[in-house]
Amino acid sequence: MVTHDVMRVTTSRGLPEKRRAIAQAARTVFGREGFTRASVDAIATEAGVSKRTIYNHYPDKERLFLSVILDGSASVADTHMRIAERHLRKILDLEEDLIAFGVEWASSPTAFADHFALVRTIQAEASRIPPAVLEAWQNAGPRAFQDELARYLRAIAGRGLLTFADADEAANHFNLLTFMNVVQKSFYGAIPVADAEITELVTGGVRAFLRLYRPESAM
Amino acid sequence: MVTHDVMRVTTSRGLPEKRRAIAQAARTVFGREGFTRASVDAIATEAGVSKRTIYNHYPDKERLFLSVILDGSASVADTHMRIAERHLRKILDLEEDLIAFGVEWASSPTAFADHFALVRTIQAEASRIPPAVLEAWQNAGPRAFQDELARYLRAIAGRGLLTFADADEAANHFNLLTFMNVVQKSFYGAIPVADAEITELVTGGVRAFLRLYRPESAM
DNA sequence: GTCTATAAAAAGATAGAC
DNA sequence: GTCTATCTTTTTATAGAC
Repeated sequence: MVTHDVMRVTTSRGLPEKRRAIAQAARTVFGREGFTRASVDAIATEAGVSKRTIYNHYPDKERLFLSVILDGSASVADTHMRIAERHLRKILDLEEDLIAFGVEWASSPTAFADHFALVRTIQAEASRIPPAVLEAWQNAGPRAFQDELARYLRAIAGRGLLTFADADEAANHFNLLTFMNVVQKSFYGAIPVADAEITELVTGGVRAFLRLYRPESAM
Repeated sequence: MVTHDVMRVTTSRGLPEKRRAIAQAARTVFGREGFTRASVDAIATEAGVSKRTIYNHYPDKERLFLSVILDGSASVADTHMRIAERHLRKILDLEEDLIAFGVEWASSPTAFADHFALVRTIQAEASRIPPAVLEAWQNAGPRAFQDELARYLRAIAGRGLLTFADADEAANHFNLLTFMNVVQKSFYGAIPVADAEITELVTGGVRAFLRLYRPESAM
């Protein structure tokens, strides 16, 4: 049953290029227009294929959207993981490193505007998205990254630089005090926020976080 | 110039009832469907008026939407102010009162699902809403309430139960650690969150808040 | 599998009678 | 001011040739 053409799916020969072009175009157009406003025509034009080709690959507009947000979720989590690794793998000065990490993390919604426009659309349409899909999206994206953040915090605590009973709660509080702090002000990147203000908000958040979780001995 | 029929606008005689019915229906339908998906037809049906009547009161669909979100913003802020007054005017046990306040506040998105569905739509469409309108919305709603919260915290600090340099930052951190904590999990009320979990999240947030801002003497 | 052309439905906005 | 009926455009989805 298992044959030797397993790689057919990821192989690039005719089909996958178009499919990838469609997915990429859908991400762009859905991000720019939102789900309802985005027309399949516009996606087809953006992808450089005919509308019929889209319907050959996806049963309908809704399934195309769902496919796009699940891919996007993993992609964003990936970007965030690389940012975390760059700043949190080796800690030199904890406050400095956390601020640098937080600033870059919190800047990603403006840097990847299309991606986060999609996130806003997901939130707006949340009540119309099947709960199972919504959960899959959370697991592949935000939750996966929060778990990763908790792992870094645990490692840092292992070196005696932080102390907490619940690493997940600490990661959650870090997320709220830095990332969500900026995200709330910027409408998930829809409204530009000056870099200086991002730095200020994140710095305040990191200092609060450290007041919460830095051990007495390190103060 | 100022004549004696100033009240004409708010007087109820023919015109205002329909207008109010339209506004109410628009709030419901926009909240349920989002801006683009909501049809003027559906709003007319919900309001029990003809579509033409809507166009007699509002120049187009967009202006109707803007009018609705500005009204809604003030209305939500009002509700939140009443919740705050009930719990924060007289403090008996600070932790208890803050938790009770936070729980009720953070529960409002599920309690007023239509209102917060509108908020999600605003966020999703943020990049297409005129910046001036968006700012007016923030000022009438979220920002107004955050200012009010800062006032309560200042009063509490005046009694020696809290200490901080910047009441606005403290209010912001309280908002993040309690309200946003729940809101993020529930997609602004789109996904139901069990009361027990709301209580748990808010309790953790309030305890963190108190570790941040409770004076040494009160611990 | 991909394209052009088209069907079928929906939605924003308006005309004209009352 | 309000209603019914209608115009016009847009959009999802499909038919049929290659």
